[in-house]
Amino acid sequence: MAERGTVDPRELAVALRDAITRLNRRVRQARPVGDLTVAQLSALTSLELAGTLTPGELADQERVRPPTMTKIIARLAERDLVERRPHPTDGRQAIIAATAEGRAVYARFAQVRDEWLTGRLVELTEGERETLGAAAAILRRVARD
Amino acid sequence: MAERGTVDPRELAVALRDAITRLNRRVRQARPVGDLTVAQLSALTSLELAGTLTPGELADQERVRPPTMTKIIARLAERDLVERRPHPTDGRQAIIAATAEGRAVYARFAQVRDEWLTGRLVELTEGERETLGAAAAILRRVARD
DNA sequence: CAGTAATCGTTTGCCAAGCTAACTACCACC
DNA sequence: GGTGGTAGTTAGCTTGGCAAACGATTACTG
Repeated sequence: MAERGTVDPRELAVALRDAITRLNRRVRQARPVGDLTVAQLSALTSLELAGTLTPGELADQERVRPPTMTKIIARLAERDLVERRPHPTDGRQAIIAATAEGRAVYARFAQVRDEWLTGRLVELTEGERETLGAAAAILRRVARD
Repeated sequence: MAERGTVDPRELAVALRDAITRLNRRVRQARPVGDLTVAQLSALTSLELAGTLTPGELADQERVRPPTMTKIIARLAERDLVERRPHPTDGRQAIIAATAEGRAVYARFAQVRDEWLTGRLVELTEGERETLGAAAAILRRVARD
């Protein structure tokens, strides 16, 4: 628990990075076998939310460098979960969109995806979940450049 | 959104995984050039805290499979940041300990390590930091199998 | 309007982190 | 003293991540 009144940002950074590193490994580890990786599903999620995005926009949203996103898109495209369309006005850019199959796969795995984590969260108290919910919002802001 | 007074564990899982994935990428991205990776520094930290550990204990603490820890140790050992000693009673096990240089490197980078994150955290309000502090403790427990 | 500068995306090449499966070496136990 | 379990490594593979360099295209500017 935090002490009353002050939380040293430096100590907090250590504690947070530590917790996040470990939890991230767990989540990654608990992914359904033979299926989409966390990075791939995350990109697909961004596409679901946005409809279509350019590779650059996707890279930004996923907090990843362009070459990395090129790879992730390539892997999704290999399985026809995503398709590449020409940009209407700018020949440099491309438009990435989920295919029908991509959306179907997304819907199917969106339920299962965070199964493990959900299971752990159920065991917490309501107050703890509220704390985590608030923290998630703050962390999202912190991560957003 | 969740109703007042209740946080849906499923939605929370999504929000948390999302925030953690992005933040993790940011932290990884912000590491000091040419130096230890997050995983290596994390292992070194575990050693600092515990004194000495066997590879298996290290793997447990880092939430990683044994072969993965073998690699991380190998990389640290290559740079003489860590040394391998025979276990006094059990010939199968080994004792891993930070070398003097390893401890020096650790001390040097422990300060710099979470610089970026610390910088972001100071910009938050005290209340937000308290929330994150509490969340870190909860997350640590959640990750701990 | 021609030439230069900026932008977008990919390619190339590299390395770290992760896993499973299989193997070796050792301990423990009956 | 063999048999089964445990610790760690090796081998082999995949993904994710980066920077640097490059081609194509757009935008600016004189």
